[in-house]
Amino acid sequence: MSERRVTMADVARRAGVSPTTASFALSGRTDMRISDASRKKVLEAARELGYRPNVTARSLRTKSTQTIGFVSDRITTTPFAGDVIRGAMEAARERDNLLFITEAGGDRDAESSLVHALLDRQVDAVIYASMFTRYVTPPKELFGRRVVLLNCLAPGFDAPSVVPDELEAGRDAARALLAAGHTEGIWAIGGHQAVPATPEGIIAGNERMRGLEEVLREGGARLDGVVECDWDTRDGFREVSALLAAGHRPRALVCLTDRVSMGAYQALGEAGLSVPGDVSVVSFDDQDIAAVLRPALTTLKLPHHQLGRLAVELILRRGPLEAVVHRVPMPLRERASIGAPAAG
Amino acid sequence: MSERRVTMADVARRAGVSPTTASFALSGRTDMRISDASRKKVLEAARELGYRPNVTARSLRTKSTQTIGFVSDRITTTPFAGDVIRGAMEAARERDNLLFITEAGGDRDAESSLVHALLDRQVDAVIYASMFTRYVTPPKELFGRRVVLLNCLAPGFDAPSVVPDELEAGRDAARALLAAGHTEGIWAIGGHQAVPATPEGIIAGNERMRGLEEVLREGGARLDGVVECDWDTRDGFREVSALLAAGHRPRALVCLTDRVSMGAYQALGEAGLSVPGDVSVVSFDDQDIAAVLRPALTTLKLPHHQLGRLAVELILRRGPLEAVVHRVPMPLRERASIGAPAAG
DNA sequence: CTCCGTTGTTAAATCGGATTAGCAAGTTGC
DNA sequence: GCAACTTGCTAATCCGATTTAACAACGGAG
Repeated sequence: MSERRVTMADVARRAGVSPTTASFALSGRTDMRISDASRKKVLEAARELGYRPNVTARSLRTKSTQTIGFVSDRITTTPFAGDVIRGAMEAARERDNLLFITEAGGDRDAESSLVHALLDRQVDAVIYASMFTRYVTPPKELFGRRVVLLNCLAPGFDAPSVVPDELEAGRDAARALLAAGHTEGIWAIGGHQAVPATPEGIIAGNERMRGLEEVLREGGARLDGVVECDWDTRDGFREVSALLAAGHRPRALVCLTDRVSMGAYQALGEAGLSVPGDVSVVSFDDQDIAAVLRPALTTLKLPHHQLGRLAVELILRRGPLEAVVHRVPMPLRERASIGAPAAG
Repeated sequence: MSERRVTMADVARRAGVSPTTASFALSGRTDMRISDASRKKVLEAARELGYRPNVTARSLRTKSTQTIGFVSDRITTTPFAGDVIRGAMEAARERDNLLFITEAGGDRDAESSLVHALLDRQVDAVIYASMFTRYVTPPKELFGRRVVLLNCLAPGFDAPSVVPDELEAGRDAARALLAAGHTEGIWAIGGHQAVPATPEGIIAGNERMRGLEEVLREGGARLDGVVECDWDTRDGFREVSALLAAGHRPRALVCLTDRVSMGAYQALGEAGLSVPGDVSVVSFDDQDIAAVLRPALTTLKLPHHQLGRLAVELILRRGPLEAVVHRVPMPLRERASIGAPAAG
């Protein structure tokens, strides 16, 4: 990419010292004795010439590229992506690291090929990420490497995992409902565990429901029913419409994702029921639509940004990585979809 | 990252030839004469040892890292991000390249710092991207470098731009309305040019409106009015509500983004008007919500994926980059929000 | 039989830094 | 006054490839 860069040799020449001295002066190492005078001359020369070290060259010798690879199944799809990457990137930048972002689209061969491409570039570590919290088996190329699992779990694979605290989120959803006075007429839409077509739900769905039921029970409240459905708007609409058509009159809906909530809103709207006047809704994820639905949706936020940030922070800590599961809290975004229970 | 890699020297040793011969055999160059026997031995040895070249080391000599930097103001926000990056990444992978993804958050200093970090790693080229089509002034560090501008324009900066063909999209929106029989009662929401608070609109908004008005005029149709507003759901709701409250009864709304459309849907719904029975809606962007709104929204898709792909393809073409503006078509996603005009 | 041109291969230099080993000059100790 | 340390710096190597220059071995021409 054009025009010769200033090298360390240039700096040394201008400062009137050897490249060795320049190297030590610039790296600021104290184990090699450099006089203050020399150090100052070198730093001065470097500044004047606008010297910047060639990271590629340095890596060859030091083995550290200050670069992290990020492999995910899919970065597009809504619930994940941008925020995770941004969080990871910010944390990386704070320590002068950069991220290679890649996506394998769920294809095992593509995944292996990408990991190779990353290793060929000598990345210091790899973040292996999934868009949905689930169990994974990382490609064999990653065995024995410095790896952090992001939003996924791999029993038997020796690496830390960073995942949202879904269990506690389920509890918080229940607490929010109890606090508003709801004790009956509560339905969960999109639980108990997701249908096979939605493997994304196997962990998140289970844990959210487990936390929800636990706290409702403790609070003396009852879950009137659980409707299983795919975690999308269409299914949410269909199932809630069916529920209403069957004569049920829920006072509160716990929708397992915002997409399902949006479908629920549509169904309630078409049935002439208002939120939260007739029916309260509490949800999970806090996607973009949550804030712009009318009324705005109260939901438990998936901590994408924190997830990405923590993954990188773990990697950049000195020493070996421990195979621990880190659970990141999902904060409650209180908006306008929960109200007092409608009069019986 | 652990365990010594197999080097070319290892391969040469096993094949019983010099590193030089191994290098030529592996790179498959024909300008240096290597016997078929030697070539075969080397390839065989490489395969047996699972040799993979160290891209970092190679780069030092060849100056080419097979790596592209991607700098954007923000990768999170909805309308952009994921798809662009995915398109760029796919195109890069097809030619054995990888992408450094970075985001400066609109901060000039951060931007410079990121560009430096990229150049320090010897990227072969940089994609300078904006989330909204707009005019930009790239940081001075990029002058004279191999750069492609993505979704932005920088007059005077010697680099190609890749942008959506907003003008033609505006024309297509008009054509879709005309085809359904609309000739009056047409309102544009979110045009003519965006308010100062929404700089994102200055290019997209202008061109969409220009194309729209041009074709409506040619088709003998009339634009009853243009409502300026921010390009978000809240403003869309507010402005369309106000429009209806003022006694207007539009037959068709051209919303300048899907977010505005969503607000329009909410306002129409609360006023008891149906889409497309009472009012047709045509929109721009094709964000995720477009497909799940009820009725599904007919909209002109922002070709994010193609944008990213083309940017990388331009970079990977041999030879210097020409400062040309490449306009990528915005395909019409016909769904269910346009119908015949309501009876007068 | 010598000279010259191919052919196939390798030694050595290079890329831009980091690191190891060693070398002068100045200090201290006795 | 001389050995033993320090201090401050540099020559030489190394990292893992690519690339240039040069060198044997062989065949054909004269």
